[in-house]
Amino acid sequence: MSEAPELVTFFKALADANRLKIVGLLARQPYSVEELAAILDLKPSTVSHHLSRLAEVGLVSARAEGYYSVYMLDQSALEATTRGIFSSEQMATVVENVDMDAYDRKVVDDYSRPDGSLKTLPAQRKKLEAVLRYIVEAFEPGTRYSEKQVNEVLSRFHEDTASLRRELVGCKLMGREGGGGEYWRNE
Amino acid sequence: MSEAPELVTFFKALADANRLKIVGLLARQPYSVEELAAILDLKPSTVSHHLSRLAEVGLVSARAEGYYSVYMLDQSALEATTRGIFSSEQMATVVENVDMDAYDRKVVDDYSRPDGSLKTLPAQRKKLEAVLRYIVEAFEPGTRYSEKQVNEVLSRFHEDTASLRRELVGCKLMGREGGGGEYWRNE
DNA sequence: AATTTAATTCGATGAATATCGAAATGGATG
DNA sequence: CATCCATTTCGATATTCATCGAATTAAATT
Repeated sequence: MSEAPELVTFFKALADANRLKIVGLLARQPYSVEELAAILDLKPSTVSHHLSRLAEVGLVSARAEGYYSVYMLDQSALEATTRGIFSSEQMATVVENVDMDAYDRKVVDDYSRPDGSLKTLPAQRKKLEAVLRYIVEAFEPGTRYSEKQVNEVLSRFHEDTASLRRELVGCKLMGREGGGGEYWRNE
Repeated sequence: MSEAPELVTFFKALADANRLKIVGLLARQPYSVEELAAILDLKPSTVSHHLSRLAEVGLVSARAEGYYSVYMLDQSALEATTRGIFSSEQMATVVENVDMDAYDRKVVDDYSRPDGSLKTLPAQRKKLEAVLRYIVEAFEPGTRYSEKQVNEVLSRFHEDTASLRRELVGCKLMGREGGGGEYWRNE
């Protein structure tokens, strides 16, 4: 019946000492705003604000009773949410819109000159591999290249084509046939 | 083996969109600060800050690897904490230092004059009962009082001693013997 | 040892928010 | 229907905190 409450909203709702106390109190019995305010030494308006944040994520609900609106904890919602907090679906949702390839792009960008050539080859393994994954895209999948053609392409990136060739094959980004001249882009 | 991290600290650690994303990413594989910074489009110093807050509550830990310090999620800590979050012990701890009787005291205070007498008798049931719980303490447990003695005591609080007497008995705060004259404080 | 590189710490800044008081709302009561 | 009372809403304020840049630390490679 309701929208999908962002996981972070749920945590924010509980990331306050007084709101946690409210949950703890309501776990024992229902209370009116006025009572909670007295117990927590806060003004009613403040407690009302806290309760509305807890209600936002479905943790508490109010029932009118005489003059008062009596709040109670939704025990089942609490348990249901708790159980699913770190499920793989939740985790997947959280990282849903993150840009996994941003690191590779940043590395390539850091090492590239405006004309697309590389200032140097990264010394760090991890960064070198990021650059190699970028370079290999300059080759067509399913095409066979002679060593000369490979060097031709690689020279656009860096003069040390021999190192690039060796690393590309070493990382299995490219394959090589026999002792000799045939290369291709893997996968 | 470690200190008790306040529950609120745990929630605060997760009450941030970027920290949640970090947890989600580390649930898949370890990452260095630099990589997380690139993926989340944040500066390394910011990511370092987030990681230290997560480490504070034991959710992540770092391992040195070459130049990098590679962070990983402590899956077992995550599950352990999640399981115990809303246990009754946790809830008890949260409300450990709250003043449960503050509401009664506030009501009594609101209705009391400096000399200890009551301005009026509360019309609201809930508040009247708070006042009655206060008044009944003026009687000794285990002692028998005549109606005259009861009125004597009650008159210090309010002139309408008849109503007070009736309500005290009605709420079972005091007991009465037979049709006549004996009263005592209950429990 | 000197240099490079990543991580951390520190100080500052801007945004989010807990809290309050005052005013508005909305039921219940007489 | 007028009043009362608890609650809620609103505007303002003060605090907390996420973020950044600069400076420092730590570690590893040359």
